Amino acid sequence: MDQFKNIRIKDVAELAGVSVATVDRVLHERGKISEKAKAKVLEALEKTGYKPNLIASTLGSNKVYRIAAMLPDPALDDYWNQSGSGIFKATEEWAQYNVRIESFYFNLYDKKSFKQVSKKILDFNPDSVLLAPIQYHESLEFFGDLKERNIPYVIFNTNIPEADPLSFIGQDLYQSGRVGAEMIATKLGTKGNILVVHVYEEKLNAMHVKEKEKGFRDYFTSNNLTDFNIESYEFTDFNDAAFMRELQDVLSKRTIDGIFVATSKGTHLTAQVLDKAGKKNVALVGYDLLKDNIHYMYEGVINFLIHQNPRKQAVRGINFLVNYLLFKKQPPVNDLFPLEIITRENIKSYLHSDSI
Amino acid sequence: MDQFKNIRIKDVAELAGVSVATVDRVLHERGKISEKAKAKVLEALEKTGYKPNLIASTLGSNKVYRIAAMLPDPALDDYWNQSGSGIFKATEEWAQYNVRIESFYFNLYDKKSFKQVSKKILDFNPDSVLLAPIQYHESLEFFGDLKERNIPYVIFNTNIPEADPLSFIGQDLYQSGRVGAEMIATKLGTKGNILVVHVYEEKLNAMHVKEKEKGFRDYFTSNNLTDFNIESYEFTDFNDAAFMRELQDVLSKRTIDGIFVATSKGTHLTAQVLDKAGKKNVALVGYDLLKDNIHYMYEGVINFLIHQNPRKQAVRGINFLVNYLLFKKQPPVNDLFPLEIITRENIKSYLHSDSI
DNA sequence: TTGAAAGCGCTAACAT
DNA sequence: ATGTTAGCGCTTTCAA
Repeated sequence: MDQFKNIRIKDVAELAGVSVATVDRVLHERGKISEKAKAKVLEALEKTGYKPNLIASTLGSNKVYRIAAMLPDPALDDYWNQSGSGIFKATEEWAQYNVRIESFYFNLYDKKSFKQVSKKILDFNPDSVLLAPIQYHESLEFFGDLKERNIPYVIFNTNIPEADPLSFIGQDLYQSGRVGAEMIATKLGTKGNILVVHVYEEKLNAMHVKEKEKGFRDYFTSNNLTDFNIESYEFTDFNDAAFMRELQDVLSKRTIDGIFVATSKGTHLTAQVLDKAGKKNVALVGYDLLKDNIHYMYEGVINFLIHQNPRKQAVRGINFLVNYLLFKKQPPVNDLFPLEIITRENIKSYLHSDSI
Repeated sequence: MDQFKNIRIKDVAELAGVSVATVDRVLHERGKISEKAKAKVLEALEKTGYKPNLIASTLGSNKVYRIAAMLPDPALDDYWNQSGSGIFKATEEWAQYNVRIESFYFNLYDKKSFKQVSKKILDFNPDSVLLAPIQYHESLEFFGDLKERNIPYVIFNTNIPEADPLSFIGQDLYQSGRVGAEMIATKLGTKGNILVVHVYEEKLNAMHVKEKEKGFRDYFTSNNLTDFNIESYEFTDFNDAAFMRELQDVLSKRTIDGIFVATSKGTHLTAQVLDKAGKKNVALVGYDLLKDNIHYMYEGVINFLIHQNPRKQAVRGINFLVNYLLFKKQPPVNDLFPLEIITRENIKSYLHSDSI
């Protein structure tokens, strides 16, 4: 019976021969403690396998934690809308634990906006920040400011090698490209003409997209699938209609068996072109469970989607931050999500489930 | 500033001109209260918009909740081992919140065992139960007992229409079969000879397996894929070696392009046969990320696995129960997990990620 | 550098 | 029928 009793700070204190305050100090690394006392406490902690009681902890410290979430405006882009919904979920979930989450949106295409918003966040003076570092240089600058102020941050969606965050949450892009290739190859068999389509917006995300393409191409070479012909097309016009016209033009001039698009928006734009051209037999592999993509998958235009799970990424990010703030629980440096394959037959199961 | 302050019971009590105990009594409808006092409290409650602080509530009532988890013995089956590991994770996670989870294992193949174990659970007198209702009739009987005692229960893995649980956690089996068919068809193209293999153990799970097969077959008919020939083979011998011998025999006598197996164990047994026979070119679709299945996927014998996520199911089940007991949060009646498709290229991303 | 003690909001045993 | 009060486990003054 007694073995089931939870170890309290008081128990640890008694074992270590100190007061609860001292134990609390070593647990949270606050105040001054003698090495001797610290050693005794650490030993007692170890011996008892003490686990803090979050409930008592949040109740005791009447502290309110403030987290800033910084991401592209969800109203302007369906992909980011899903991240936003994850933030919202997390906001509600942690409200009872005295965690306040404030969202800050920037314009995806406007570097100035990113800068302005990061200023706002610094003024807000949060205890920690979750952000999608879309703008490379501006992000680095912001990271500098945060570090200076000792504000921990978690990044998601896009990784920046020099970012040095508490944690990065996202996917293995190279492998993601390989999965896309595997799907196309499974569908096409042993040969075919494949187009890797790049839409203008990808310039913002150059590295992101390049990694995926690298994985995509490597799949064919590493599997000796030499009868596939793979070409890349970059559409640089910053305009949906122009992109679609150009793509349509390309498609009318050559035989294409499969298309791989590395972004969620590019996916449904491409699908729209294929749909209008009546080319449902072209194997199309793209990204994410956006409304438009779902539509074109139901329509039989898109064959496979790789799910980047923006919503879950956001939720996970907040969870990492909360656990870090409340318990000093260190999140993994990299949390790479599974590369989920969505098809016509399993798509509903993804939409119904609120699995987060 | 003050407007953000949470209303406490104490505030309500003061406003109503009574004590906190009286407020507590009307909040929880316990003890005796005069109509007059009740009215005053109700009014104050209304006026202040009081929201209880669940955290303080669970801390205050030092109640220990007991949850019984009932599932097939994890030591005897790798699939259930994963469920077991989910229970274990949840046990650790909730220990600090005064939730005690006791596991009860029954023998998958022995109906008597199920009955005995359910008796044990009733003796244990838990606050709630999580169970995998493998044995149909025995389960129904058990549900009756639980209801009689007002013990809420959540079921997972296997659904029973008449169960009427707090929540069912699992997958859409019919759709799961369709996904398997889709994968095989994608791989095979427009025609082929397909075997639906049933291993002996499936008799226990007749409904489970039948649903999957129904979905599997329906996929071909609803897509007018009439050039596929689909045959079912039931191996009724309760013995691994015998099953493999029989299957090998079948394979040697006919041309088989694809095989669908509806259980996790059947999957690696079949893979083993194909591997020994050197038939890696047969498209094999099966279930779950078991150690043996992972091995045969790396070996190139298994093409696709559908992930039922037994571990996550178990974790989710406990979470539902805890939230219900502690916070009176009502779980969804049905929580159907996504039908995750595992391939050679994305399998690692599933193994690495600790996404639960 | 340490410890005692007063909360945090709620529950429940004990008075009255 | 109602109120008082001592916890729950942790945090955080304040004193020593």
